[in-house]
Amino acid sequence: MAESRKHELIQPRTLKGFRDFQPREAGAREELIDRARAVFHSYGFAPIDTPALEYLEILQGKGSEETDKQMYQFEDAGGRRVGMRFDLTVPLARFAAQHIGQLGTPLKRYHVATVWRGENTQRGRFREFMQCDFDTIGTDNLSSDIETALVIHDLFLALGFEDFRIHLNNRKVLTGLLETLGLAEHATAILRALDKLAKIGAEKVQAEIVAATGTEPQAAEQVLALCQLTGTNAEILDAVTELVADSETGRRGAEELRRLLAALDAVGVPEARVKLDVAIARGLDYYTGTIFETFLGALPDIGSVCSGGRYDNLAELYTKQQLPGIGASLGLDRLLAAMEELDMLTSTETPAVAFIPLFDEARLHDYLRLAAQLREAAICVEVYPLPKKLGQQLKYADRRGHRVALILGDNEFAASECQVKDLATGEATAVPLEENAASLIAAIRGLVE
RNA sequence: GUGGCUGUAGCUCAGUUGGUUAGAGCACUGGAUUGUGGUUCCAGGGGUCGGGGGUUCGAAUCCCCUCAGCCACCCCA
Repeated sequence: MAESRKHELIQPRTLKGFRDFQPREAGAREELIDRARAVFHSYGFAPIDTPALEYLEILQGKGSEETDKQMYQFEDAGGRRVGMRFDLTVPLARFAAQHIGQLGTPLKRYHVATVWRGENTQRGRFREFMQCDFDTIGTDNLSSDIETALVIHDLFLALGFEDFRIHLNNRKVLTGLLETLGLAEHATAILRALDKLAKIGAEKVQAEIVAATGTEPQAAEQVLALCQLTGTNAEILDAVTELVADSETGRRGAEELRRLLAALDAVGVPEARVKLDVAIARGLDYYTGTIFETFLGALPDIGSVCSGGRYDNLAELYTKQQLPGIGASLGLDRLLAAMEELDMLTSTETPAVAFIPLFDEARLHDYLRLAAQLREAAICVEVYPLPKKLGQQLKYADRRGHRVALILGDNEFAASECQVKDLATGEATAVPLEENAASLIAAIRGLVE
């Protein structure tokens, strides 16, 4: 040992914004993804994957100036300019342009993968993080918008949330209003200001709009009026419809919202979980119709945990084929943080419910054979790898979160039975050992459920 | 990228106006008549005080740089 310490030790550390996941955290994340995946599958969304690295020209200038600056890029060993994906939307656009001919439309896919952004870190904001997107592309029919909302609704139920609210808006409403006010060209700046409404208040937003666009305060006030409507969804919808009556685009937006709300109601989504909210804008300016943001009732401050919307033309930079679509992104990191805070994570350090102490090393083959039988019955089981004292092995099993220990020593083998010990209560019951281990399997299942 | 705050054992922190071998709790490892854990008792391992440089007789304590974390702006998942 002393020999090996002669060299300088390298300080183990991770890059800014990059992090390790310990078993508990990684387990929680995988469980979350598993549940989301089950919901996607239930609607017929199929998985895809794309490379982490793309030709730089594919990624550059696609998100915004900001994402260009934040993109990790370099020259590979073959002299190619490459970039690491900073979201899953741009790769999807490239993917669709390249393969839509074979796949046909509409294409429903989901994509859970790591993305990278070299931006400044903050709590809940990292340089390497995972996105979980699902999209329906190749159709502009409103039924896809409806389905997207239903998927979002089911996602949160599947994750164990009861108290959440999907905020709905339609970009056409605001666009329509801005058209009638002659402010269409300032849409982006105004949206950006509106996004801060909840944070900085109406007065400051109005001031920011006036400052950014040089428009009259009255016009800014009208924009704000649209965003500050209160009441039931039906009341807000009526008021919105009236405010945008002069604009063809605005009227269509209001109509789409009306149909969307009606459909969700018809399917049985509780009104309390849906909120017509004309103030949500999403920073991104590529959305053109329906917009979603989702907030947790218990933790509204962490922001939207599932956002998305409709876009007119996903892949126009890569193909002449018009590909409208709609999709949303589940905020895995935020959700994980929220679930941690709300104590909703059940993940333990071990995925194995059962634990077999290596009590008598001479019996290793028996232990391994038994473990194999349990695994065949879909019971995850770990055999301790060294013959320590039983007490120490049980301590290990307890710490790791195993639910049941199967104790098998000379006495048990002689009596042809197995001690099934519930690690939560400490109670042990003797179960007969059989050729097919049926009683044992039943006993473990009985304890675990 | 800009501004502010922070950084002592795996974790949470103590370390007085700079002064001798840097501490505690929890965790970890081993033990308490060698077949039963989560309680107790005993012992032990583990820190060049984030890293580097400077001031000083002497620095965890003061200064500079750097790295990392947190907060705000920005933007967003």
